[in-house]
Amino acid sequence: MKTYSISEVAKELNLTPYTLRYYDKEGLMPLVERTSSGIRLFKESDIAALKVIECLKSTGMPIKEIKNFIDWCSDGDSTLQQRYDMFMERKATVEAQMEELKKTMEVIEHKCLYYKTALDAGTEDIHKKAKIEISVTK
Amino acid sequence: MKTYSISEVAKELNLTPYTLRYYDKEGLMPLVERTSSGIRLFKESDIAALKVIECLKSTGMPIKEIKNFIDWCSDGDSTLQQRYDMFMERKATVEAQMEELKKTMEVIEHKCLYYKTALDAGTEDIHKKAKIEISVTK
DNA sequence: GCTTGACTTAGAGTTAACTATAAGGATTAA
DNA sequence: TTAATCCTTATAGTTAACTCTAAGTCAAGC
Repeated sequence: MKTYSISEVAKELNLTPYTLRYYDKEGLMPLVERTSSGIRLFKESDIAALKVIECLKSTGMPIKEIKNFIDWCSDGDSTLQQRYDMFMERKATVEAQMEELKKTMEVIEHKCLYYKTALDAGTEDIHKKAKIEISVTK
Repeated sequence: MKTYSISEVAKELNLTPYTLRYYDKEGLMPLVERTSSGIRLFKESDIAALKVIECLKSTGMPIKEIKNFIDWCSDGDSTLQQRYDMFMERKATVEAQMEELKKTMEVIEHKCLYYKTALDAGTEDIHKKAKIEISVTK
């Protein structure tokens, strides 16, 4: 079975060997095998596990909580409920983040339009004047 | 015109007075008026500006870059192009973040299903066994 | 007059997640 | 055999964005 060195894995995941050793130290990678001389041999399954970790990180989950999950994985079937609950909670978090991003996007798009109009007019005053026009013509 | 104290504004925006003073120090709020004794008087328009700042922050924009934008605002119409470009770039950033979140969501939802199945079966082995079944029955 | 909340400058502390260096050793490929 | 890459422990530095304390002042409301 093909294995990968720490720097190969780092390159693939856009991390550094420092970061991977740091994850290891923090207990995020308990399953990685070693040569007799201690060099890490990453299997595809280890890389897949790291991708899940990166996924959890991208939801804003702190490393210490990710470690809990890794520990639950080692503990076997008795922790299935916790792991299910955790992913359901993550799902809710990501849904909330999506909602937030949508609102952010609305503001940004509004600003894009605002500045497009101002740019076409050559001045930001166009937006202030618009209101005056309305009150005058009303 | 109604004005608000620093702690009223902080409460409204879910920040602290410390944070608002920090923003001020970093040049993010150049327009806030003061009493003769130096106390900040926030207008509705200042709160609106702070909401835009919070919006930019939520896109991951660092405070130093937000300061550039604030400076451009003070510089008037000559910076309209920069400001437009900035918001267009933010738009692209947020779109990319949405794509990322979608991918993240797919992984999370897959994991939810995985653990739901395992939980119903009482063991994670159900997923390993499934593959064996296929190869046996094939 | 006293409390509350505002202000200032200056600087220290916090947190998370890296990121790096030192010092020493082992292994592997050209 | 030499360079590159891996390992360790231990420790220190970095960065961003706060977060707080100290020490002293000021002003409004009860």
